[in-house]
Amino acid sequence: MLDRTYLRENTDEVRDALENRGADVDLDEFLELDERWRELKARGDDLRHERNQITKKIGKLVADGKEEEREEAIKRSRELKAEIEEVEEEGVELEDELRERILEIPQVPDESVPLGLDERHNVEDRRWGFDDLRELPDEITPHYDLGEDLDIIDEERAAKTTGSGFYFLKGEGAQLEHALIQFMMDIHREQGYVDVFPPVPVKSTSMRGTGQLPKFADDAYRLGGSNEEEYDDEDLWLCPTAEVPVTNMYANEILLDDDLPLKHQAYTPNFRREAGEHGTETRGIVRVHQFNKVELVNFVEPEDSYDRLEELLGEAEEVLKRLGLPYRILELCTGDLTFASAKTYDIEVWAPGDDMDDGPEQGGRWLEVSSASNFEDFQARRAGLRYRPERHESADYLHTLNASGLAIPRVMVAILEYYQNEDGTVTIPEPLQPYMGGKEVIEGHEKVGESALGAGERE
RNA sequence: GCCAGGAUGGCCGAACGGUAAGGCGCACGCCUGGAAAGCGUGUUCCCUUUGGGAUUCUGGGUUCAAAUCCCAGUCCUGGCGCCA
Repeated sequence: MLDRTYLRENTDEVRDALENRGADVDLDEFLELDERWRELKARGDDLRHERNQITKKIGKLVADGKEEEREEAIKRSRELKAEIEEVEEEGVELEDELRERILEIPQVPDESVPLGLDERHNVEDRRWGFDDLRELPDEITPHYDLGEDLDIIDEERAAKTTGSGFYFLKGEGAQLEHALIQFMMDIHREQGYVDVFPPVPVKSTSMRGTGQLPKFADDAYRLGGSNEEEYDDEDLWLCPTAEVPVTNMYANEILLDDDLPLKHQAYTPNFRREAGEHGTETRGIVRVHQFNKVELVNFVEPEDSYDRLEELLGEAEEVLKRLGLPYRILELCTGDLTFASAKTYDIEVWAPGDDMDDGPEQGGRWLEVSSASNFEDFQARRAGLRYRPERHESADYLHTLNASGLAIPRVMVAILEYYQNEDGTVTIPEPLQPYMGGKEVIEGHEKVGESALGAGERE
């Protein structure tokens, strides 16, 4: 959320920012409402002032026993009460309207963010790991086929128990999932992160604090009600990213100067509806309704946030470096920034299994595994996250940042495809082996049930 | 889920229906050779800032006037119940 005074005083800058984002917000109408509200506010304040004077006088008149003057004053006070009600009623309406509307105005991008309409204008900063690639099979089996062959990913049965867009991991697949989580969290612990294991359902107020609501209700899973219905502050949603519970855990608090920078990591399941996304690009476990992710959330002093963003990016990258997975870093352009972000870097891992048009020369495709964003005080203002700067009287909004560290399924896709061997097994990256009980290669499992028999996959 | 008690500033904590004490912390100033102590001022938000308004968990109600009385809700604490 932007500051209202800021909107009044920097109208042109905000207008440009909205334009660059391609945001559909009527700023002029907002400012007109604001102007009207300020008029009413001034009138109401004057009337209340008069009434307060009279009320105070009544107290004295009662004490002095001046019956007649008292009656007169009470009469005037009643009149004022009616007037005030009239003026303030409209004032409150406008105030509510303004409060709602300002929630839909997106963050102003940092000046360093490249201009552009959409993902085509994102800027590639650098690549890592392509100079020294491992030897790959001639034909790389995409993870969804391989996962089925090895019987470590089972989408069909998950469709039966839950629905499409969900999957079972089995045996070595499930083991790999747990291993990745522990591996990542160990790395981030080294980097100074304090673990948090948050509650998975979150209230509407939390979703609003980080910017998922009100605009993106359709992307989330709501508990106990349809997404089309009105929701209120206490209604619950399934965590779409640990950013939501973790950022909001200090909502309406004032942190101590000494607490900052505060770095939390949280492993949670994430739930996303992402309605209507089907096709070759989303086959397998690249885009699913439930996935696990280790999230990094930072709370910092405003002057440190851009330095921290660079460091945060490095902390997330470290996971891919240690796994030896090639990747690239993108700087998102203004049109591709998410609602609350002032600046974002994407980390995209290389998954060589499926050739896509926008993939690298070596074939395969890019998979986004993390977005490192600086939200400046946008979320802090919505969620009421403050700190007290040294030598300063009043509390100030702090800055929040976050990055995935990382999204597990897509890393798993990269491992299954990049570490695939000619014989259809998968080599486990060395640093991960201790987390897999010393196992070095994923060899798969014998399939279960008559369906396997019928398909000739069992005798 | 039931019963009882509670929610006041950054923190602690007072307040017969008459317009929010006091303390702590912090900032600034005075005092001092310097510091401590002491003294003074400030320390929520909003507006058109020598001024004014709002604000005692939230929302309603009674009243000329509500932290205070009434109703509803949220959360916390304790007890009981249920329970992996």
